Amino acid sequence: MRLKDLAEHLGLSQTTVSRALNGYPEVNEATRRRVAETAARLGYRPNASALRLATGRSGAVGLVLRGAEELGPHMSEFLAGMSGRMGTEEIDIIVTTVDSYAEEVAAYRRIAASQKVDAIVLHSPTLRDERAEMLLDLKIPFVLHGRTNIDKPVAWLDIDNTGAVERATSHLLDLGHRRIVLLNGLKGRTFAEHREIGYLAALSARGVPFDPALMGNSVFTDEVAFRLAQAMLEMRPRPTAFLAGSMMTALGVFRAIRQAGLELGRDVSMIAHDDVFPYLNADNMYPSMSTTRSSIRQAGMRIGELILQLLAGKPPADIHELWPVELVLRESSGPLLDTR
Amino acid sequence: MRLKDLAEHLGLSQTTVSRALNGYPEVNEATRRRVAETAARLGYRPNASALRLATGRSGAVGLVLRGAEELGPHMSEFLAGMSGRMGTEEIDIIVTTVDSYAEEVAAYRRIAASQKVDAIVLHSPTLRDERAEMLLDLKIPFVLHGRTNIDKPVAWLDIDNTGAVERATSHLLDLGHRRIVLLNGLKGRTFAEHREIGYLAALSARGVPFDPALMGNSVFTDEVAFRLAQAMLEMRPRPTAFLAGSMMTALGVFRAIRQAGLELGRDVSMIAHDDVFPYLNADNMYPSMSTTRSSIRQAGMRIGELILQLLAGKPPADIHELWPVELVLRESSGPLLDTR
DNA sequence: CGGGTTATTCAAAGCGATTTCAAATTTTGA
DNA sequence: TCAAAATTTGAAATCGCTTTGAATAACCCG
Repeated sequence: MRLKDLAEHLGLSQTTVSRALNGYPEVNEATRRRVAETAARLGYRPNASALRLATGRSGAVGLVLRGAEELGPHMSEFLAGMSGRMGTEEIDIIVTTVDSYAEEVAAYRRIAASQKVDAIVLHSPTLRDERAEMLLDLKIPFVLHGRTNIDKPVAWLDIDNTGAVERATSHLLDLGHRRIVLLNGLKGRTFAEHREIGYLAALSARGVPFDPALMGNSVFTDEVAFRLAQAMLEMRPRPTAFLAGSMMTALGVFRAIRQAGLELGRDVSMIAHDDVFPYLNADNMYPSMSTTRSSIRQAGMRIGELILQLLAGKPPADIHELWPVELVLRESSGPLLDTR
Repeated sequence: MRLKDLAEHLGLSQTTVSRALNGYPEVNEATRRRVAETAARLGYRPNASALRLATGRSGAVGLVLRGAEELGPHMSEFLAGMSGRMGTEEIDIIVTTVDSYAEEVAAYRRIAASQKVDAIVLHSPTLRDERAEMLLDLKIPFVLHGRTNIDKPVAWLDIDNTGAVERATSHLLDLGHRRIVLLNGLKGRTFAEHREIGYLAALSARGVPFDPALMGNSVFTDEVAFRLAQAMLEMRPRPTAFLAGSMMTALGVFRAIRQAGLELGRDVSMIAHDDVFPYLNADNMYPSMSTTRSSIRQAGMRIGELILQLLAGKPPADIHELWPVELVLRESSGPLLDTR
């Protein structure tokens, strides 16, 4: 069923039918109703490719992922949020996976040249992200999830990682802890650097010296966290508190604590960063987990919204959002027991 | 940079340039090289929309997800696999999320009418899946991840859920367990029904009566599993073994076991189904987890491949794959201790 | 040397929508 | 009543590619 067929069926021109369906004012109200009704009855939908070619808009946004490492639980939650927002606008999300940084760069060039998408969501930025520079050069609109230090105006949404970790660290210090482990993300990633800044700021505000041995940088998996935590728990004096970068990390640390014969919330405290996974609830853990919380799904939704604003012409320089992070105290964090 | 520009730049017709780039035989080898070299140098890429309109192929496959519940860790792993395979063919994956079954059905109609995709991946089927019937009616090629009992030929790939659970159950029975809990997926879903069949078959083969109180049907989240397991551990006599439907479920059961003051692998055994998440390794758990294992990422990859075969003309009736599931025994499952 | 292949190139007609520009009809107002 | 304005419709151009059918150039062989 093409527009042409529909038009013939109605005894009208393609022009009029097209206008009627797209809400142009210069079409008789009775005609419009007749067209709309018939189109609905016959299940007509414009051919996506033709529409895109004619309008020059692709009606899609792109998301490029380095498959193995990036398409994990964080990304799927984010995607769920973004997709929810875009779905109502009939914009679809094109997911491309690549295996390396070089491939990722190539993918952006390909996407730009072939005009596959109207905009891109850039994520997991480094402090000076070359991909952002490149997308600017390619003149393809994008919203960054996170932040990067480049001079040109970039639309972004980020959470206050520095503030979150600073507060969590300060809280642990208030409870008497002095040997606090920070299990952070990979070096170079903006969010990890920001968290480190918060951690160091809290320590220095209390005059507690920084011990590099108490800091780990790694991906957020149960397994790596377990190994790191295990090693750290063997140190003497032993660390008494952990800041876990994600809930996956928290699971690994938890395991290490238990294996060391210690009890979480009593012998060792932990505050984890919670991106809010529906299938892994901090409140229902045993003991329940203290967290710095910020819904990554919400962020995805909002970024969808920002993309729409960007496409509607809002300048990137006006699109900056820094979200606060809540500190939710539960059973896993408690006062330091007698220091021995 | 359009084809026309490139052609003018080369002093050739669009026809010749197009043919040269698409590998048609009737173009002089020297010309082809010149075209290819220039196109690469200028970074020419055909406009995706134009190409799609001209060829009638959209170069995309669709995946419709009921957002909140379905876009979880399983789906993202699956997506990673599929996307990896499709990426090398320059076919992109369009992810659409919907909020309800009705919306899902509407989404398929929309997608079909607008010819947005060349094929669809259908997942999480029920025993008699109406969506499959509908996609057949709409004449849109699709591969089913899982199985459904409809008469017409449907391309599918599934794992042997029945066999997996039957073996796991039999193994636990061999170890002396008699009160074995099955934490299964939602009623009606094919995989859950298949698992139940395997469970019942194993029980009946040993003449062990089936106790409905030992079976739970729910989504696979840590939280729900915790509650179910907690309730079941209060039964007397207490169940001595659990079959957990997923790793998330296993985490919840684990928590309930610990909270009840019991020890996994000694007081209570567990075998979990492992879809192989890179961030949650059964081998590295403590104690390590016995599993029925099948990589959902591999399945995604393979389904990508099957889609390509389907698009190449292979009849759906010839596309059926049933994958065996390994039983990997580790520390979480052990012999029944003295029955008291 | 000339007719018949073969190899190579091109002009133009699609693909299915939107949109410009013009035409036909109706309404308005003096 | 009639010219001007407003309303409503339509023919044809356009988006950037592929592909058909035709044309030209080069080659072959008796």
